[in-house]
Amino acid sequence: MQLEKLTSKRPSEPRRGYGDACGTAHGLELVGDRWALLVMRELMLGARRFSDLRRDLPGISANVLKQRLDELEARGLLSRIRLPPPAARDAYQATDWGLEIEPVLQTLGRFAARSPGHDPTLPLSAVSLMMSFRTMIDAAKAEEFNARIGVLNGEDSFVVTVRDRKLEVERRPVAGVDATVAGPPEQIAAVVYGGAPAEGLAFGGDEALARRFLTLFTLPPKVENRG
Amino acid sequence: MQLEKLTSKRPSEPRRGYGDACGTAHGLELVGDRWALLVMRELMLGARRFSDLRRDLPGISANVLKQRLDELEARGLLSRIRLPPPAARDAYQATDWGLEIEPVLQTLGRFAARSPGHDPTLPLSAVSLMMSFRTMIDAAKAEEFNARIGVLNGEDSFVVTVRDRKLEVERRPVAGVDATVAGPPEQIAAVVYGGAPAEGLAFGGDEALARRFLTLFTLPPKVENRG
DNA sequence: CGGCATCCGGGAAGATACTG
DNA sequence: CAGTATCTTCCCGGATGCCG
Repeated sequence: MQLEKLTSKRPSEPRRGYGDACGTAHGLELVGDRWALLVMRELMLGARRFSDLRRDLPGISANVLKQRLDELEARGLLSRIRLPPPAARDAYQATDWGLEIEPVLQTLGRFAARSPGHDPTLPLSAVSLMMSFRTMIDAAKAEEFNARIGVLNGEDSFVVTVRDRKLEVERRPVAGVDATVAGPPEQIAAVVYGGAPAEGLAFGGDEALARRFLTLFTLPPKVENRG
Repeated sequence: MQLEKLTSKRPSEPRRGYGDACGTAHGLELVGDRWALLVMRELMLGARRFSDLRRDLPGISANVLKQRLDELEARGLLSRIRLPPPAARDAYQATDWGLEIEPVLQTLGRFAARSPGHDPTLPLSAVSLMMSFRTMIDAAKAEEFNARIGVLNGEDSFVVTVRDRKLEVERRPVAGVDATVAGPPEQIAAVVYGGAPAEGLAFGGDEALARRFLTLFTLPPKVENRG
C-alpha cells in the first residue's frame, strides 16, 4: 500500500533521537554517532583538512568521515573554512561551542585510562598525545617546572608551555622554545606513560629539561580485576 | 566458499574498536554503543531491574537492552545481583568503576544543555532529574541553603541533601526530611529549568523551603545562533 | 508476567573503486 | 586531494515466542 515513503523523513528519525529530555541524551544525539567524538578531538588544536583527518583517524572511511563532518557542521559544532590563498583548500574547524566538548573528551579519557582493557600500543595521533598532556598533567610534579617545550611529530609541530602548574598547547612551528623532543606520538607516549627509555627520541636545546618534561604526567591507577 | 565463518570473531571485531591508543577512543569502545551511556545513567543512583530500565529508557528494545547489559557487564562497568529473597529477581548495579562514569555524563550534559536543539519537553526519567540536580546546582544560590528535601516521582522516591553548597542524592523512601515535593519529573523540570509555575506540584512539610529548593539550579546559557 | 532468545527488515557503517 | 558511487556487512529496532 503506502507509496508515500520517498520524501518522508520520518523513517530515519526514530533512529536519531533518544526521545529523552536529559541533557546527556541530547549530547549523544550531537556527538554520539560513531567516530563523531574522535573527529572533534582532532579539531581541538586547530583546523584540519579532510586528508589530515583521514590519516589521523585510523580506519575511518571517506564516506563516513564526510557524513560526520556534514552532520557536525549542521549541528553547529564545526564550520568549514577556506585556508589562506597559498594553499586554497577547504578545512574544518571547531566552533567556539564545539571547542567546549574538550572536558567531555578529558573525563571520558580519564575514565577509560583506568580500564584493564586499554591497549597503549595502538597507533596514536599527534593531537591525541597533546590532549593527553593537557589531561594528565600532574600538578604536584609540575610544581617547579616552568618552560616552553617544542614537540615534533613528523609533519606536526606543537609548542607546549608549562607555567604555574598549568599546561597550554599550540599547534605552530617550533620557535622560541627552551627545548625540543621529536619522535612518533606512540614512542613519546611509551616513554611518558609506559616508562620506556627515552633513547629512541631526538632532543634539541636543553635536553635535561626536555627529559624532565616527559616525567610530568601521571595516569590514573588501573581498576583491580574485581571492581 | 568459506564455510568457516561460524566461530570466527573477526567479522565483528573491525566494527568494534577504533584501533587508537587514545583514552577517549577506548572510552568509546567501553560506552560508545547506542544506549550504553543512558543505561549507565540509570544505574548511577542504585541497582535497577530489567523492567525498570525498559520503562525509563523510552524506546529501547528488549534485545538491545539485554545486549548492552551483557556487554557492560563483560567490560566491568556493571554487575548482576540478586535482590533479597522477598523479590527474588535479578537486578543490575554499577560497579565502583562504573560509577566513575558520572563526570562524563555531567560534562556531556552540561555541554549539550547549551545546544539550541535541546528539547526540554521530552520525557524525563526520575534518575535524569536527580542527575541534573547534581550537575546544575548553583553554588552561589545554595550559599545559605541547608536542608533535606524528599522528591517523589511516581514509584520512585529520593532524598536530596543540600549542605555547604553541595548536593547529595539517595534513592530511598522519604523519611526525616524537612519538606517534600511530588510530581512527574517532566513537570518538576519545567518548574526548575523552564520557569513554569509550581502550582501543579504537590508539596509537603515546609512548603516555602521546598519551593526555594526548586530555585537552586541554573542552566548554562544557550549558544547564539552563530557560534 | 518479567526476563530473555530468535527471526526479520531497514539502515548505518565499512571497503573498494572511481571522478572532478 | 576531496570527495562520490556502489556494494557488502553488520547493528539496531520491532515482533514473536519460550519459559520460569
